[in-house]
Amino acid sequence: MATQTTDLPQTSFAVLGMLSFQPMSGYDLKQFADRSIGHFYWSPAKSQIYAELRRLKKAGLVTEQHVEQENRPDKRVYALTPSGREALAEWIDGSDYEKDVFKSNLMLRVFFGASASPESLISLLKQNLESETEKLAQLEGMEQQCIASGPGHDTLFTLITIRGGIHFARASINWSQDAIKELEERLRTQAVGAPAQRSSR
Amino acid sequence: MATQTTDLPQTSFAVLGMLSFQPMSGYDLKQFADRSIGHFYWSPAKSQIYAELRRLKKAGLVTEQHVEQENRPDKRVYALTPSGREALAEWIDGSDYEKDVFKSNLMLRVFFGASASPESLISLLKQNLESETEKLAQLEGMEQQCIASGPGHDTLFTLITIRGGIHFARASINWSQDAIKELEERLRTQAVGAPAQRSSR
DNA sequence: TCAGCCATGTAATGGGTTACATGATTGA
DNA sequence: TCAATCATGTAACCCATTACATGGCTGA
Repeated sequence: MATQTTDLPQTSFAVLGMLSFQPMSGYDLKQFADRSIGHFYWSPAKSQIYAELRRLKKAGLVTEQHVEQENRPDKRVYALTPSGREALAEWIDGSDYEKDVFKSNLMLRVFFGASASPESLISLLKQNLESETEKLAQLEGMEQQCIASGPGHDTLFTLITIRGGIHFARASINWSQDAIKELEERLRTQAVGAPAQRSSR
Repeated sequence: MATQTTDLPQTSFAVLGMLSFQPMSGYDLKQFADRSIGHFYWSPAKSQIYAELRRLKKAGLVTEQHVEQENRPDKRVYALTPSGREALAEWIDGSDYEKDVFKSNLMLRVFFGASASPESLISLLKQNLESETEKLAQLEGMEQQCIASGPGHDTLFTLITIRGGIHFARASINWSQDAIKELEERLRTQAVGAPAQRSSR
């Protein structure tokens, strides 16, 4: 009853989740998010993190501890309370499954590709190919690192998540390659004549 | 100069893009979005579509035509203007590539899986497996349908987009299967004892 | 008769971003 | 000396959703 933890936004749980690893300041959280959940969820603006921490504190899900430091600004370190831990667990296994809606700007542009030139689509796809290939290499590095750090306790979840990223990066790469091939094919067959012409009207 | 089309949100271009296929009313656009870009981008609320159309009209990118109907409410049909068509093309091939950031709720939950029970993660993953398998079948149906409708003109872009969806659905399926296997493995090895216990603290 | 489609909107709320503001310390 | 790091926050803005409102027609 008291504080209903049910209607908090996803972001709240993302922050609670990060704090489940260790107590952190707002600044720390931003760093941490950039190099963890930023890869498969998103990384909040720092202003939002601070706002979020205030909310969680008010809801009694985290505690705030003022930490004085020498030679650098003081900080406020946040840690989960028991009810914060509970809310997190409840969110993970207590709330219903909902489909991932994934929003691809690139696919949107390709879908409307009839209104542009095939060349520019190919260029976009090639950039995606490059970007995702790099990402894949990065993820595979992380995977090895994770394995090397011992088959221990909680690395399993990190590992599974990284592998998810790897699967999706590969999908993006394969798709880009296929699409480029098909667009180049089209250029070759119906080449010559008015190049960037749009047919309708 | 006049109306700078550069700083419009993505949504504006999504609507312009749909109107590039044919003139439509707000109501039509909602239907159309649900069964096209809704699969790989997202489907706006209807209230937003109407708002968007007002904006595009004010910017001179679409025209509005009042159409009277018998036996059902009148409607306003929107069509691209030449500058609307131009803005769309400019957005597709004139604006820079930017990485797709994909936001997976499921991966977020898995990442924080140490705070929950493996069983519930497995359950979530199985639901995802089912959901994505169904989606895959649907997409493959659309693919065949698209191929059957003639190798014509603009079906190529639709086809490429559908295939993108297929690649990502397969990735999601493969990942889910892998993850389930690994979590079940973990249950088997370290089973017995305190089951839903979280270690830290 | 009653649900559901057709058709368009307003109002309230909230999630999230960017830009602005401050200020000490450290290393190139 | 100058940029970057550490550290926290305010203000303005806007994208987007949900809930509410209206009302005739159609088919089971």
